[in-house]
Amino acid sequence: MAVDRSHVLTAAAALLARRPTSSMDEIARAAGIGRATLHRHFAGRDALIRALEQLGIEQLTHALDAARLDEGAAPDALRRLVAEAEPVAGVLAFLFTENQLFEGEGINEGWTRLDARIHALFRRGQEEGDFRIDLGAAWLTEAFYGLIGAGAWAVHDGRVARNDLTHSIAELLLGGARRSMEK
Amino acid sequence: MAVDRSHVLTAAAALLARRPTSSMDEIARAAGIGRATLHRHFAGRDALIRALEQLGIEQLTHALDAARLDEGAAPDALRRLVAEAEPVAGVLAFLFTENQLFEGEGINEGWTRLDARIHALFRRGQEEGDFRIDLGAAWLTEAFYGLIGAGAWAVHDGRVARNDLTHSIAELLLGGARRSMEK
DNA sequence: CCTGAATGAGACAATTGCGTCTCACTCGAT
DNA sequence: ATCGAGTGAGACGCAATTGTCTCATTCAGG
Repeated sequence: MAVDRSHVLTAAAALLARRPTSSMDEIARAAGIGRATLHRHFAGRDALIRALEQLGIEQLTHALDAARLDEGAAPDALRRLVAEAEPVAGVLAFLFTENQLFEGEGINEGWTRLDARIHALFRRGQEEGDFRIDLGAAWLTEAFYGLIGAGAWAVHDGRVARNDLTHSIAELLLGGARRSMEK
Repeated sequence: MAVDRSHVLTAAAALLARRPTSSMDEIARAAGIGRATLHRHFAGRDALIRALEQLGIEQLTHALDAARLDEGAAPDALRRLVAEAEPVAGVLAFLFTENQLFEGEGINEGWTRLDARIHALFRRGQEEGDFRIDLGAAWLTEAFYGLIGAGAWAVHDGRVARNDLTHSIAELLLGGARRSMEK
């Protein structure tokens, strides 16, 4: 009977990512609940978006923890990160594309912290000689988000198999499209 | 005096990409014109989105033509494509993320054609041994769009220098983050 | 079998945005 | 200087959405 808050938010993210102008009613239907119930759990559209942001921060934080970014070689850590972040891709894709959140009040501090951790991973990889230095760590961080998002949509639209997603994202991010000669 | 249609659409794309719920008034202001004038040129919000889609198709088509995807090695062709597509990144980023366009009526045929051409480029690269085959051409196509979009936003938000954008996108797409041993 | 919390459906007013119109103004061309 | 097309500002009614409320129903636990 009790509504699964996380499930509602996930459904909302999936819908809003592809149709940001969806009404509260459409969001409720997508989550399989009534509009009244949706309003009981989230005061309004704004509150829903905030909750979505909060969920994304929590889940990505958890993914970062689970990936143990400081351990082992940077490329392996990145692979773990992609694997851990993939289930959260839907929510992340929405949050990455919709910056409407950040108006007036500055960017949520939580994001700054998460960005910094991912940024640090790429920087470590560069310092240890595993990652190239002609691509800035900031750009690699952005590219990470972009590929996570693109992957989530590609799976959602049936253009990429879910099973391949983690490998596709991680390998493209690490090795690119070009066929490598060595190894 | 005459309103620059292309300029209005570009401004609209830039705004809508980051704030899809923007009102017609906000869009008009962002383009530096009045709401009445906006309505004179585009019958309504739908017409505006359609025009945006049409502009994106035209510009990307032009970019694909200019990049001469069939000539030379696939990696070089991809580099040319990124260079040609980069100025259109803002519009593409919006269209890539907002699939609200395609409801009821199928996906615009123009996109199918463009997708096919990019897809063919990656396939050619794979067949000629320049691109790895463990990543599907469909995924590489999606990744191309995703990185173009991520790049556009990163530049817009000041996280990446515009001058580096083409290089950053093309090199990441081609070679990934990992430092290559050979070469 | 009760009881109560939670839900879905619907009604309701208030708000918001949309599309159209009018009117005064600006600017370029004649 | 005059004319006319194009524009911005604002008003207006209309449709859609929002947020709140009520009420009947459902379901879990005692």
